[in-house]
Amino acid sequence: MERRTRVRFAPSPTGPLHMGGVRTALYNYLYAKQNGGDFIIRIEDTDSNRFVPGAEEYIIEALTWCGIIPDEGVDSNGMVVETPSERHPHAPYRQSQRKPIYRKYAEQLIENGYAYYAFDSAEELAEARAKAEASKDTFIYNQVSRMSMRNSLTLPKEEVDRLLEETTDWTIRFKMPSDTVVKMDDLIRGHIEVNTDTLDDKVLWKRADELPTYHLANIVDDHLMEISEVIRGEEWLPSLPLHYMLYKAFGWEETMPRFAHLSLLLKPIGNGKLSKRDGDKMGFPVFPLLWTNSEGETSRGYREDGYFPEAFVNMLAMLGWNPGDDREMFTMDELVEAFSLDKVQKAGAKFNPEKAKWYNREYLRLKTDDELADLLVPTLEEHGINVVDCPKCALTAGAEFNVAGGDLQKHIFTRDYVKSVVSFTKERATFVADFWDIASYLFTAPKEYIQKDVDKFWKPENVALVMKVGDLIKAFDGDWTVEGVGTAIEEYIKSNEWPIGKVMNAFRLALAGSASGLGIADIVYRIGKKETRARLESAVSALGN
RNA sequence: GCUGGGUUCGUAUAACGGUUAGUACUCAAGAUUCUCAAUCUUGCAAUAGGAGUUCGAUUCUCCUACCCAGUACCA
Repeated sequence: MERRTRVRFAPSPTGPLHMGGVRTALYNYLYAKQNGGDFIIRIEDTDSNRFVPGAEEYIIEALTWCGIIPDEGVDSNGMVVETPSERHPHAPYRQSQRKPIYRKYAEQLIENGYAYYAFDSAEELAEARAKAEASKDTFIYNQVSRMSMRNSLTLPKEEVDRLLEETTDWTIRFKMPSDTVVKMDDLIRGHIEVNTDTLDDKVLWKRADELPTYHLANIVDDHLMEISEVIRGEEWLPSLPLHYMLYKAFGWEETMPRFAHLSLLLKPIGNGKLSKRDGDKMGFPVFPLLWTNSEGETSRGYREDGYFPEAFVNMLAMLGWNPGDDREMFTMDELVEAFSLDKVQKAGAKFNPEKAKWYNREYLRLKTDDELADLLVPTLEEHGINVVDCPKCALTAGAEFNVAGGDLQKHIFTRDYVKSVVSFTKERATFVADFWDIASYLFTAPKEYIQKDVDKFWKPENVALVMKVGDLIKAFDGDWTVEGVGTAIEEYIKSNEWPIGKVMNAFRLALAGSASGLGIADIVYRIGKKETRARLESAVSALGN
């Protein structure tokens, strides 16, 4: 049977999308694209009590950031589609807006004997549960207990009709058959069998808000939207038998989608699934984007923490899936090509924040100097640094550029200067924000000196030698290049048989505020003669000689 | 508790029933460098336990242990 591949990601807007949710969406997307099919977004908002404003927008924005773009369900403005069109034939894609659809399906089940009306109030059910718990038992609404509850199977017809008419807190429950083995197949886990005696009579539809529960809405919409594969989280595995039974009850077995249940993302240390708290506690984001809740509390996001979406997606893809070989770096297109459900791991994957950083470092190195310069400019501006594309315009504004393209006194730099800085420092950075920590002193003089290094290197005998090297630079008339400056300094120190390590470290301390950091020649070349002189003098006046 | 799912170095994972059980991250040491980082080299480190099937089990079966999920008029 030829069937178009159509998969869906169906989040409920009860809060920000968790990174585990992003992974589920990603695997759906990869599967759809690999098979030339459709990736659909459907919003499962059948629980009005748990609706969180902004959550739906967050989900779409997060997926867009990751490059997971739906074919159907969301329009090009990032809005969930409400009215049918050629591209979105199954609109609306919000279950709350599909409300009128579900009731008739629930009643069809009743007519065919697969479901029944239940009139037990929430209080009665709670009481039954409490009672069972008191006798160390668990109350389950099933084939046995249903006969002692208030429902259309136990009440006389007139009473049922009266209650349906006069009350509004009844529900429609699935009538789970007894002692039937449900035989299921999962694309990841293989064959699974469950006896219906262990299952309960799930509520499918609620009269109170006239809304279906997840189970009914899910099956009806997947059927109506012609979903071919359902790829979802492992938390749904226990309800798979019910879903199989529902397809059977509706007579939709022929077009029932195939199922794949993904393992969960686990916390880095200890046991249990990854939760919002872990991120706060261990210092990494669990959400793709920054989220602010109604109390004004924020949760970190990968985007705001400086991760590249490519790195985030690549990292997520490799959590619980592998291509079958040693490759680790994948673009989205390469993932589409390589992905396969049977390489998805059955066991839960512990998330490793270190690996996430490693991925970002790798992707940062893959960026061109131009891209990195563009990304760095805003950070520089926050620190009061001006970057000009056009050196001449800046000159008229009063800048006096050195050879490298910087005016350290006026804090104006050419874009080429920024480019050259990222070019030779990018192998030291994990995030774009790291550049400031690594190279701030190529833009502005150090504001303080690390005391430990001062104690170790800023000694009178070293300072005297540093000043002599300073004089050498002042009088330097060779090629003003990194190599030229570097060779001159080293040869000068070596020919005088001075302790090169001590001199260089003290020199760096004066220029950068720390004994460790970039190469002396790299610094001197960029800041220029004038600034080098100025920093030596500042160091002497601040630290003495 | 019950039902279902799961279990290879610390982490992510590889290995037609036959390998000295491989790779990456992390960590450690060495090389390199004026320092730090990067880089390169080397190293540490695993089949949960027990039966069985088999000439041979990480791989198949069963039992135990542990972990996870579900057990709602939530998804």
